Amino acid sequence: MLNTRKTLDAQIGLALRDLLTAEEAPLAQCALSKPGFLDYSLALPMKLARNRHMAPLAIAERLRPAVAGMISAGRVESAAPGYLNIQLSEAFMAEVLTNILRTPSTSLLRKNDNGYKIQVEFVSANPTGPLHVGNGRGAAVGSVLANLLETQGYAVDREYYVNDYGSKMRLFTQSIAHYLYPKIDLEFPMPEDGYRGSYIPQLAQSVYERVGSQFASVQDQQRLGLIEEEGKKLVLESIRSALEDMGVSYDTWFSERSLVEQGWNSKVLQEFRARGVIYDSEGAVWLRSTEFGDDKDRVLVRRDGEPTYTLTDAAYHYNKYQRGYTKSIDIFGADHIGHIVPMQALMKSLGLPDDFLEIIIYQIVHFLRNGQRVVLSKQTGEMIELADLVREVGADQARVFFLLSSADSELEFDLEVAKTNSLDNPAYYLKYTHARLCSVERQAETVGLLLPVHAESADVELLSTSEDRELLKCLLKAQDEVDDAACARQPHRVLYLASELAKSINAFYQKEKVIQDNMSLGRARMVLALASRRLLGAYAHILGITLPESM
RNA sequence: GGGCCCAUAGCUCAGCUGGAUAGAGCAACGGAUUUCUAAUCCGUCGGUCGCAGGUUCAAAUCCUGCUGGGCUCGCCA
Repeated sequence: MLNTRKTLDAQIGLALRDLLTAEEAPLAQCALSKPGFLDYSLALPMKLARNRHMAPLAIAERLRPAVAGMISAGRVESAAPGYLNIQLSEAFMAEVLTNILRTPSTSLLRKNDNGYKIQVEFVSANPTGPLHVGNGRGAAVGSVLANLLETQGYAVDREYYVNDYGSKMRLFTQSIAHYLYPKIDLEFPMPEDGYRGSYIPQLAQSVYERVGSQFASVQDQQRLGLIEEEGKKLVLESIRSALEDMGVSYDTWFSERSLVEQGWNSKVLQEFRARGVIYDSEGAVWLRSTEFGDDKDRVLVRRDGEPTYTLTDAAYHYNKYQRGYTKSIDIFGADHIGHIVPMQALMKSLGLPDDFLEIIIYQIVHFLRNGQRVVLSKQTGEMIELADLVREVGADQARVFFLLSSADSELEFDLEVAKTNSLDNPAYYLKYTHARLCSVERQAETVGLLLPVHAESADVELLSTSEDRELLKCLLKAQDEVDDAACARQPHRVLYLASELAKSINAFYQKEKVIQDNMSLGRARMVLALASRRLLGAYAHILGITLPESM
């Protein structure tokens, strides 16, 4: 789809090339105007005023003819305190509309391949229990960001890092063993920091049913190995299915254990050694991470010879780099906020490009039920599982509600609102709007108004009311806005764009009849309606939600 | 105490790569309907953009300090 702003900037640059100096030229960038002004505006005159010792408005007047002469400009006016306002030509808008109508929703906002490979790693919760509702935000942010990056032409891989190695896994296995051993007339003590959720005894039962028959003939170590293997398998399956139910799927489930078994820890350790950034102290191997911005040096190999998570994490990201990704975007919950500095120090100490690792932290989610915050605590054992949440409110609603605020801000997720079939529910609003447009199309088909699939056959000039214009603006700016959202790594913006579009569609629908006696006006409005629905579908595609044709 | 995030309307939040009267949803009040889906739309009410400085022609937006809240500071992961 066309980048209106970029197209205009190029034309403006050309139009003003003899009127601006080399330093001034970069200042000539336009922006979408606010409602009530012409479509795009240029604040350039105000920026030039100082050096040119001229009043901004006088500069605007001087530049106006050149700007008005550019191919995509219709009317151009100067306005106080020093703007140049540009109304787009009918031809330009017709081109945008035609472009939309010729492209299916799934590729409408999508650029050509740019040759770069990006990995988005998200959720990656330990496979020691079912996903918690909080993980849902990571799932929504990660999957929508991945979709968003795809629009920019990146080859995006979605990866789940399975932390199936280390002490947490051991505790998990032992906790299951504690409940399972009595079934074979043995005992296993519950470890001090064992997992105490109610799913553990259930897992013990399932594991027993699956591999219990093998227990009699094996040693204790092997028995624990079987339990770990089987327990992990069951938990991962529940995680996978909870995510799947939310419309989230992965290209890769990457096992930490396999990383270690394939020797990546020693590989990365060698790399560290070659770079001279490690040293021995107190029987452990340390990384001189303070030299790379960390606030303390980090242990890589413990006194007992075991690798720390830090080492494995370094190995993991080193491995990602070796796999050919130009960038890894890791998405973590707020409890990992302290990992940013140490992890970036790791990347630096490995000599990876400064921009290789990007970390996105999403803040805490508060769930609301009947106006009261739901208290989620391990103490009460009242952990709400993601799967239950998705079952209760639906996948689309869950995805939308998790994107209701920027990842940087805390989020209030109102379960009652998410469930209602009313338009207070943003997910429902999008669906209703889409169904409504589909209904118009069905009606239009019966009166032969659906024929114009290309905007050339419609007179865009007739789309002149404020409702028409605001809706047109939504279409014009779409690609620019999506690009900005992708660049800023802010998937929630796509939801806001979709909601804004839906609002404009409904205002348009309410005020302006599409199907009417005036056939040329009807055709023009039909083109606008069709394009709007297409764009709404494109946003939904990025958001990973479905829009019904009727409700 | 250090690091990071947040503070904008009664509530929940957008807006933050500086630009025109600061936006949306909800709540409250009023209005539109012989409807292309009223499951809608429009209007009104409501804001010292946490506080104090600074930079700028221009600051919610950038810088500094402060206040309040959140997360976090393991040879756990």
